[in-house]
Amino acid sequence: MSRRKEYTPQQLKELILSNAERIIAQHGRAGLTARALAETIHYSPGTIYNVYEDMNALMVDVNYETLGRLQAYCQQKIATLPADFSRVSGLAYAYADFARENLRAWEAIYAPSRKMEHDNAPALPEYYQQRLADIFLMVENTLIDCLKLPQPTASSSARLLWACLHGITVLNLNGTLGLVGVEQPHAMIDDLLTQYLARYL
Amino acid sequence: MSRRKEYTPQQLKELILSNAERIIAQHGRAGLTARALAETIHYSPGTIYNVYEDMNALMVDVNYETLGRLQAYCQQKIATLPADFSRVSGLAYAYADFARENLRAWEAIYAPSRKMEHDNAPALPEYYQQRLADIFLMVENTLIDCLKLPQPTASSSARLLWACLHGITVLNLNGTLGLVGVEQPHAMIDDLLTQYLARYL
DNA sequence: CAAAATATTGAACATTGTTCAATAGAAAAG
DNA sequence: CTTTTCTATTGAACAATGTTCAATATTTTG
Repeated sequence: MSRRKEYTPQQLKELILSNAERIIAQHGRAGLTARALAETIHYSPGTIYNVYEDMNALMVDVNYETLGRLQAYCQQKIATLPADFSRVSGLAYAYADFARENLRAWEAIYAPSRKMEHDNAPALPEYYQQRLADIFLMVENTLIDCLKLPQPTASSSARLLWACLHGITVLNLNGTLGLVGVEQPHAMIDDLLTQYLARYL
Repeated sequence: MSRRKEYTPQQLKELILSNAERIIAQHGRAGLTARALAETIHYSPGTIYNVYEDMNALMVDVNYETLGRLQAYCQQKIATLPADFSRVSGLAYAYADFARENLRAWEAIYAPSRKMEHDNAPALPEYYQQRLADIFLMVENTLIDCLKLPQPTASSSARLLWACLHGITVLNLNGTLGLVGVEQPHAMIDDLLTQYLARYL
């Protein structure tokens, strides 16, 4: 069996990746099984393993794409905002909004690898880490451009704010804070930014 | 088969729970399988299902215990500290330190339920949510006692700081921030607290 | 056209969570 | 003490998972 002319290896990989993304958007990480994915693309489970080392490797690619969409989403959101505090808060809102609008894909980024293998956490590839670094840089530059933070401060503040933003988003989406309402995250973000960045406003 | 005199139902539940905690501490959530647990207590897998609805119900109890230990850990750490800013930062350090020292148990709290069941997120029981509320109250009262925050402010600030703390801890432990060093979390916490709470210092 | 290369398969294996009829042993009844 | 009832415990069985790999169908090459 073979369908050599159907797809180039490249196209096949993209077919697998895009369908994996679609399944995750609909049913979350838990819904992405080798068999379910194989069925949607009309291949057998084994084929997936010819393209990806294992399901985790596929997840890395999926998450990489998600990060890319997150970055694009943020950039698009802040593009029209003036270079002042409103752009900083717009960027922060964008993170929270993206997580809400792409809940299952966003959750998958932080979902632990399924394999137990009693300890090993596989290191993330270079290009993946580079994209993370790019995102941090976006935050850092926004702080510099809009609030005139000095370089070294901007770098550490960007990381801190990103982490806080992440925590706010996680706990709001999983209900730990015991509150509901879509406006809650934005109110918390406002509070964080105005207090933490008070010196620069 | 039966060992009626070996353990009361209560004792058997405690035996299961305590051994589940030990396995998680050693091998993480992924290492806690029904069969592995059954083996350590010299029972069969089926017995676990006579005591707990399913493995997720057991995880809820494990996480409940972890939260209890977290709370006790925090209270013990701040007990000797003066009622000023040092107690606030001591409490924040305690959270980060507990997560590091009890990494696998702490991770398990936020690990998603294994079952896919294409959407349902089982609500956490009342007593579990109560313990979470107690922890928030501890933070809230610390802010009031040490920094004289007014009531309504203290409540929302406690939740915000808790969320930020969580984000800082998550991203540091999973390496997203691309930095190492045990002192990193403490430095970030210092930065967060001194800036966010500047008005009250 | 035959031969070599290769893309694809799908059955098979190990491990999960989970169920439940069967049963071994204790408790109750006689 | 024997018989009956009850119940705690079992462990085989089922479905679903990730993963492997010899077999095979198809293309490419000689």
